[in-house]
Amino acid sequence: MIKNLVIVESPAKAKTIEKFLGADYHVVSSYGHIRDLTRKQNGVEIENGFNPLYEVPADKKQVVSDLKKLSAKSETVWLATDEDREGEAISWHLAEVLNLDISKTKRIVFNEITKEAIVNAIKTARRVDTNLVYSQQARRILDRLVGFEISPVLWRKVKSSLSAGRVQSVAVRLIVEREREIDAFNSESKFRVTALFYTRDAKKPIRAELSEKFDNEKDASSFLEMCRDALFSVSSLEKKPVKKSPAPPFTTSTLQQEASRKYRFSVSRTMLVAQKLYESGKITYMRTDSVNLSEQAIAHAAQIISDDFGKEYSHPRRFKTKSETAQEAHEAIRPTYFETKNVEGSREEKLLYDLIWKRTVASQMKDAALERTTIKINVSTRKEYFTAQGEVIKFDGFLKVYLESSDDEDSQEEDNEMLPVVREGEKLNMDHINASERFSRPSARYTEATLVRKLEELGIGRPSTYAPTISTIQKRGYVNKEDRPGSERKYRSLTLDAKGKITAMDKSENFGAEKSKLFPSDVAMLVNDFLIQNFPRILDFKFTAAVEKELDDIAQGKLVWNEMLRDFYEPFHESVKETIESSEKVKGERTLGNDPSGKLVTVRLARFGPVAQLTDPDDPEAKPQFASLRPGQRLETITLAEALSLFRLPRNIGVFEEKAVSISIGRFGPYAKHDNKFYSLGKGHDPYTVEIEDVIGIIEAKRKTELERNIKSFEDAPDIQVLNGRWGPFIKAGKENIKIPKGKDPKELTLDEIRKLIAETGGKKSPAVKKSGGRKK
DNA sequence: CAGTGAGCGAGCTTCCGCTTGACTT
Repeated sequence: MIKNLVIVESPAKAKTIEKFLGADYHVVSSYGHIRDLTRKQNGVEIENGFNPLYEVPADKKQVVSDLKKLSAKSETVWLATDEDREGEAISWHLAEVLNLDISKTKRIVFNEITKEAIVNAIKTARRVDTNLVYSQQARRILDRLVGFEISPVLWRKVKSSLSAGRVQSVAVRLIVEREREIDAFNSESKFRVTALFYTRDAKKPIRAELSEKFDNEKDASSFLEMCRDALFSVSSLEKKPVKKSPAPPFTTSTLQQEASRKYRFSVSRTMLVAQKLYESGKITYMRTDSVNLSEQAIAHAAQIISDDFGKEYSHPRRFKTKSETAQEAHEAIRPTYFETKNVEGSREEKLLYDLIWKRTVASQMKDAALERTTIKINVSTRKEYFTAQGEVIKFDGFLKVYLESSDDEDSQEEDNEMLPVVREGEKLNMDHINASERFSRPSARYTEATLVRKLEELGIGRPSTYAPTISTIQKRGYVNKEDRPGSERKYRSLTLDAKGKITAMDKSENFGAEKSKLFPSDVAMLVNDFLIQNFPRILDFKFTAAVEKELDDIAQGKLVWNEMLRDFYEPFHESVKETIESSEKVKGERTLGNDPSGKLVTVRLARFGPVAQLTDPDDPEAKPQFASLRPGQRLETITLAEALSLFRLPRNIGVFEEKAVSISIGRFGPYAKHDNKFYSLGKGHDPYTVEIEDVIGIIEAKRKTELERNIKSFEDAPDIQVLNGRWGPFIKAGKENIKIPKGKDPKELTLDEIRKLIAETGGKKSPAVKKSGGRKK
């Protein structure tokens, strides 16, 4: 017999709580939800008042049967799932599935894992809140109806296996609209004027920027002309105290953003590493929307800060969440023990823990006090003036441990260098003035982390779904995370030096380079337009917020759950029916023009992706020619010239050793094909212009490296070889590749030494990083 | 690894939110 059985959602939580509760309590976990809607009939009997059909999924059968056995021999069962809509529903499903006796079942909640909170929860036990459960049920059914009614429409009208949903479709919409915004953006340039001055006695320079920017080179140039004989003087001097406050402790979303900015972690990597830290008891729960810290944590932080930095640095703070949809079932993400400053584990675990520690501790520290000095510098011959800004830290406060990063990748570091002491009216010596052409930039493409932030702002998705949503829209082929090289751009730069000489120069810069940004596919654009056209309500950024409002009303007993569903479903289902009946198949076809011989050039979405097509209008029977669009090319924006160049490949460029050599572009870039062998052209050669001589060189070079590939082999052990690979020599033993220790000549290796190396490294498999390259099949 | 594209039809795909391992490369 068990006196008290406590059921929580997470096994790590169960372990922690068991320690607080003592011998009379047995704590176990449900591993999240234990039941879900069935897949048949979409899991909902619509005609029967939206009656849900639940089943225990295969991977939960074991958990449920274990819990059944335990609960049957327990005196009291305490349902201690999370204090939110989903947690309440899990408790209800547990009560149903385990057949719990109401009189022996108690619902308890605590949103921080401290002994005090748990003891208090037990004192204030209650029953399962049915209205909150109805609210979850309505949420679940609505999502099922939206997803399982719209997705099949996409299969019929666009492409098989696509998907739509309340969350993912809006995520895709954000990315599509951002891409179009960038397409439509017209960059304008202005001349920004910066200058370097010196005071008469000081060695320290003053960097200043002009109050105005000039529209064109002529105006910039005439300004510089007039500066030639101008006098520069300090017209005003202003000192202002400025305060900086620390950011609140981490939530899931802010942790994902910061880890992305500071360490370039993907959101799924961040969650994986955080999970490890949580499971080993280093941090609190990592899926949370709360910025709350327990009173105990606040007190501990104050203690650590006073000990480490001095009492004057401590400033206990209680943060309030700004989000209206936050459910705050957990604390913010924080270190379990502040005295643990470093953790054992992988490099990534160390980094992430360090970030969490610093962020949390900084949030409990005093504001930083700065003094900002602004100097205005007059130009005697012009009305424009220069300003220079400097900052001095008077009290560093929280800056001692942590400063949040900014999303703006190339924001110029704020000029917070110290300024020399100047007085009003003082004359300054001009060292040089530069006017450089600067271009305006469109909004930045989303990264995984900035997309999460946007979704959170819109109240769409939950901490547990941010990472999975991002992987879903990539898996469906709507979005690709890509790097783009950017391109060269010329700009003008005029400089006036101290001797009065003006030099004009053409300079160039790289712009538009992208790293790990989310790009929409052609399918995403077509699906998005189709959905906005036919299901505008679902795609509305405010749809989720409106649903949340109604779910709140259900939770408060002000609205009946299936009436809410009926009001939503009737018009929704109408639009599904209407779309199936009246809407055309989406092909995204565009006619670009004609090729020199008069053939019609079109692009469209075909079975294997976007293609360009050449059709002979005089001979409709002739088979059209096809060519796939290259990565980065899009149906919407491809030009006639770009489409035509796709048909220039494959190119037969000649014969080598009596076999034809042809050039084409494959998944891994341009390649030459000769005698059924493939040779990558690499970056140095343009597939449209490369000649036979170059290709022969490439073929011969590859043959040579293949000859040199085999460094050593052994008669006694045919599956062991020493080879020359892409990254230098290595040992190949069967299917395993083994590194050669530094300082060892690969030619000198003996079989015994190799066997020893195999024994040392064997069994320790390095987890390979999954990478998907290019266009998905 | 390096290439597909007609049209028909069968059979499949799909949602969001709560949790961890168990799989392979």
